Amino acid sequence: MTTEEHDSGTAPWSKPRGTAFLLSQVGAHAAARFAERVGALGVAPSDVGLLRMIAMRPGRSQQSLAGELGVVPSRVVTLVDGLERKGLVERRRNPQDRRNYALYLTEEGSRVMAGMREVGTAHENDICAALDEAQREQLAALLEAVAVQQGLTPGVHPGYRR
Amino acid sequence: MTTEEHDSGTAPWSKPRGTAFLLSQVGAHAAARFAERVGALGVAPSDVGLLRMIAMRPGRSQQSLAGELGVVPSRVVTLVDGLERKGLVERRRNPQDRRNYALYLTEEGSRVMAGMREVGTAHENDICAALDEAQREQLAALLEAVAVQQGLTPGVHPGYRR
DNA sequence: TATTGTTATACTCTATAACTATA
DNA sequence: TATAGTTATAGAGTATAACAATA
Repeated sequence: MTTEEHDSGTAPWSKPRGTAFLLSQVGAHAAARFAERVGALGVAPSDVGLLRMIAMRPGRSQQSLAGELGVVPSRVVTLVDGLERKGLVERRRNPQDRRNYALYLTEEGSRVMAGMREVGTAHENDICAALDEAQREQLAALLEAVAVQQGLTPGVHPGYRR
Repeated sequence: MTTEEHDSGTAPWSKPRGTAFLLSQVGAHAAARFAERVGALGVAPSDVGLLRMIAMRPGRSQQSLAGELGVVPSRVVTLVDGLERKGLVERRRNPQDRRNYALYLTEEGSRVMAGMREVGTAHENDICAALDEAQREQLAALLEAVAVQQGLTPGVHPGYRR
């Protein structure tokens, strides 16, 4: 991915040798490594998805983010507070309806987003180092099939879901 | 797996469409589903790995578990406290060296372990529902290759690692 | 002194519910 | 009344460090 996983919280495990266990194990590992990488840019994995969503559709409200991510609005407050404090995101009042905010990336926010694309590439190459190009595509295709069948929303990490 | 993942804690995400992101996304989903299933048996995903390790090598000390899981000893205290309170694990003093405990599953603990094997099978079939047998093996082989190259310990979920 | 396990404490993440301002 | 956002609070999970018992 260009930006992606995170860490987890609880502990998932542990029967030695099943496809589902391997998925969880390797997935958690990839998330942890991604967290290390983006951490060097000063953001948490949970910030990454938010930044990306704001970058793709500037002017979004906090409610729309909460809805799409599947988290409670108060959590978005906390996340946006952090991004605003770091100077990556800006809250602008909407003169038409002053109840909601329109969210935008700052210049610094855009710079960080660009950095995250590099991080994503490096991360992808790191995690897939054992596989050649054909195998990577094969793996992606199999994972995609599982993701679709399981009803996962493209680009939305379950780490957000309530 | 026979028993496996868990939930996570933080948020990992979110670049739309990379193999590494898919791994994290599907892995976290598998972990969350596994947590739901074992939750019905009254245990948390973090309990599962511990129970399994005790079942495979009865009489182990808490220190040895901490070392293998890569967690701090005080966390093992908390986990074993919970399992003991639920009547799944027993602490026995070692008369030779009364500093450490030897851990054993109770009968109820063994029953739960048996239940977890069924849970693992159901979970595996659920997660891999989109794939036929050949594809499942293909996916497992690719994941195994990644796991080995990334230095993951077989059967040990990164959710424990400090 | 070194080792095993425990306790006390604190920190992070996240949800719930009550609240403010605006509509 | 209804909606966007905020605050206050609480709970889960986990780490650190000091501690007790035993060796």
